[in-house]
Amino acid sequence: MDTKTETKLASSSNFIKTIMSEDLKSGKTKTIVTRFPPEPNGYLHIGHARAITINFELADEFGGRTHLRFDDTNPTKEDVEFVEAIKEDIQWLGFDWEGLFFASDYFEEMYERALLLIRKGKAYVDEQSPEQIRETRGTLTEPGQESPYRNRPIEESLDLFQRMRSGEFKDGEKVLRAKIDMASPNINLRDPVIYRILHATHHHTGDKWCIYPMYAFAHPLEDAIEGVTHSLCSLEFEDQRPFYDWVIRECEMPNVPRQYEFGKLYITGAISGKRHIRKLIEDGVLDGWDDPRVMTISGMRRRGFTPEAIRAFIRETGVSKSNGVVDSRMLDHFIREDLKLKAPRTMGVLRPLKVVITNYPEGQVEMLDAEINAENPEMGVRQIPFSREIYIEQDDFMENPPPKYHRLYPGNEVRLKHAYFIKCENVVKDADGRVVEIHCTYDPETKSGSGFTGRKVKGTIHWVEATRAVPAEFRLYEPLVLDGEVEDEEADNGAAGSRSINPNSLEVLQGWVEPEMSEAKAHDKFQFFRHGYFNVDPKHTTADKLVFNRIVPLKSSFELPKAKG
RNA sequence: UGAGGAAUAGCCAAGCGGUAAGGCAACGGACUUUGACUCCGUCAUCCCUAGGUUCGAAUCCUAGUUCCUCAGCCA
Repeated sequence: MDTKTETKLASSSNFIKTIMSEDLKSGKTKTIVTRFPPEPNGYLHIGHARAITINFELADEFGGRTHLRFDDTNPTKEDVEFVEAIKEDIQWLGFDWEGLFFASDYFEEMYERALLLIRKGKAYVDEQSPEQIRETRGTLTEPGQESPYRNRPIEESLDLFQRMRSGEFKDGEKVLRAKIDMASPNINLRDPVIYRILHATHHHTGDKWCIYPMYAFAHPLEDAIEGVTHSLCSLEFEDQRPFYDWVIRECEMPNVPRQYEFGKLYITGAISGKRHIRKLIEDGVLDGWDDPRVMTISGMRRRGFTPEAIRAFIRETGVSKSNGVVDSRMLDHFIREDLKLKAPRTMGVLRPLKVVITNYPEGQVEMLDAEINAENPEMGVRQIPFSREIYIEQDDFMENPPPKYHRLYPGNEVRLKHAYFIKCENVVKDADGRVVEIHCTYDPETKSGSGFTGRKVKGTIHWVEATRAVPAEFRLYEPLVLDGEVEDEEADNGAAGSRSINPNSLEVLQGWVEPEMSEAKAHDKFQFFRHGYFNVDPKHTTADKLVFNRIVPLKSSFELPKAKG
């Protein structure tokens, strides 16, 4: 982390930071301990990246620590496959956890705490069906009704719960419920189920258990067992906090963690929801969970986003108690800022137009010096070939240009970046009248670096020498969702296709790049002059085919008119 | 109509009784061998509304308004 970043971090403030420093000051806690508790049931996305960054950076700022804990209390939905992927993603983001835990390692202790609850008369085994339990829970405005098993003898619940563990009953036959208040205005306190029977093989504990604790019961215990001080989660868990505190208190946990909730932050045009992505993969829109258009960590990595940029973005957008939607251009900004000094500059022509420089000697090739990054001179200089034939961008030539167009057009002179001034003398068209080639002349006196000051040109365009150019594929991405619409994430129950998917979210182009790009490797990042930042795609790039993902385009205050010359 | 939350610029977001930080976006201008970058400037007399307390209110009080979350043996 550089000094500038640290200054920013220290100067920005949020309510959790305030709470933490007060807790430290009052002596309520000596060390800040946070945790990132993913369920290993899918891939991490930008929302997780935010939770990770918030937890790790907050603890780090106060000299505390952060645990990585897999919240694996539901064997029917989880898999080891995801634990390794999740660990990789966290490390790629740049964080190291102090302590790797599994909620399933606490099953024995959780079971003991449940027994304690029963003995205290604070929990009972209910034999109602799931339907009955739902029907008697009441509604938002009406109280629930007590289960007929609610006041059964403690000994009976104790016996039944132990037999639930030993496998005597089938899934769904019985549950353990906390005994609180069926008339509570907070539905979470109407005798919530805390243990259910699940005859399933757990990826971590195998067949040792056939009863599993529910999240609401397990989570506070996990936090308490690990000595977590500040348990951060999102806003929708606010209603759960009274039960969280109830569990800690009634289970007589010596450590008392506190839960704090913060708002989610959506990004315009982004998609990260599991169901939604799965549907788009099935529909053939996306090529996998790491498709560069999708906001999974692996997708962002393949796209070429950097951990530094993602972290800076998260830091700058902040943490608050309200949900929000941030413009995706803010993320773009931090990508550009991070890559500005890191990415080598190079030239690539995405939509080629052949240019013949008629007064340049045939067969001659000269090598020109080109800075690798003018904003970071330490990166040095490369050599690029120049000859009679080059490719330029189709957009950089117009036969009938609009006003203020200062690129190439008949009779106009422009500068070729790192090379010479060229002047358009003639236009070659095919039978349909389309421009297929243009003829120019160059002025040897105007060579870059020669100190020529005789005259000025308004435009500088990029190019690639035609005979030594390396073919390359460019993949240009646009937001998956149109008009700044925001993904409804988990709410999209199968109706994932209801939002309008941008039909032009991917554009594939075949063009040319500089010769030395043939050595580029997966994940190398470049700025193609006047285009934007690109990442060498790790999935489609092969020994003889280069594929570049556009990470983010350069900003532009110039709009090309629709009608082309 | 129950409970719990949130409302500060187009978008994030500080602010915690002393007179509205910062970032993104936008818009001017300078510079420019990237129509980029950089630099300079503009961008809330006002903080959901209405009252009240106070010398002084985005901050305190009262009454409203709008939005979000909750009725899985998911997390």
